[in-house]
Amino acid sequence: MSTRRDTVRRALNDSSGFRSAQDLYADLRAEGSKIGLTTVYRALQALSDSGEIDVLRSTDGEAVYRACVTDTHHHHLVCRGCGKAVEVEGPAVEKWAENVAAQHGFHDVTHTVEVFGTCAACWASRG
Amino acid sequence: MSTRRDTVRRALNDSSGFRSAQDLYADLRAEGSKIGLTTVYRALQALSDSGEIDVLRSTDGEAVYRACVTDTHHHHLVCRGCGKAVEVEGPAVEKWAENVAAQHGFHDVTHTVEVFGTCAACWASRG
DNA sequence: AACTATAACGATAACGGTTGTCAATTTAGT
DNA sequence: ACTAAATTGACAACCGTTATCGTTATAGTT
Repeated sequence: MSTRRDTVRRALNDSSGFRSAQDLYADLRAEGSKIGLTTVYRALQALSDSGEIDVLRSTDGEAVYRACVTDTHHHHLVCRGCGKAVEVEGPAVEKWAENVAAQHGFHDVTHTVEVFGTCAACWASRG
Repeated sequence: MSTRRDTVRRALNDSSGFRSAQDLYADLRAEGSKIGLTTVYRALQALSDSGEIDVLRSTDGEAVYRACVTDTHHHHLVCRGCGKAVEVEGPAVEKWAENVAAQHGFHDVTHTVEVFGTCAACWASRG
């Protein structure tokens, strides 16, 4: 089952960095697929539910998806220019989050960390 | 000028934690104001543009706003239950972000960090 | 291969938060 | 008061997302 889901996963894997559902839909139609937008949304939701991909919201409210290479807890360093994402770990951050939460009496702590910057290539090409 | 803008700012200051535009609109109407939804959006956008308030997106795509007490760089520890937010600093995080970006050749680095948890009060009241 | 039950699919409509439009009202300056 | 400019708010338009529902593909059985 779910050839479509595999198709969407592949499309996401092929592109490093963030893609919106509409982006992926456009990509797939461009390469000749007859997939529907609804199915793209469904596939992304399924993949996200099973933890295979990452979801977050861009500043303008669009949901963006990302395929992660490792399945351990990690964060991302994202290029503002080309959208390429590097997966990074940060024991220091994990610890800090735990500590600061404990200091304020918070339990059951989670956190989100995203680092944005301009990668070497984009930096070179635009001065 | 802009009594409305002050009204919105006050409404946001009165409530600790996150509020959506629609929340604030409901609050203001509830207390008898004849303000319109459009104006609430406009005021929030103006306040956000001038850096007086913080904007971010909830996981379901709604824009949520927050009045910050300090104007130095800081992060937030947010309660999942009541939405109350504590402003926290994290030199360790700042440094980590800088380092990890430098290691990968990234320039012009910014970052977002949000820590979520259940505050002592909410933890006690729900077991 | 034929049949059936079940799941996946996709076009379209509906939904909800946000933004644009524009006439009416308020404000500031004279 | 009078005028020009800015603010306001009702309403419509917009856009990403989700629900609906008839159609199509799949898997299992005979």
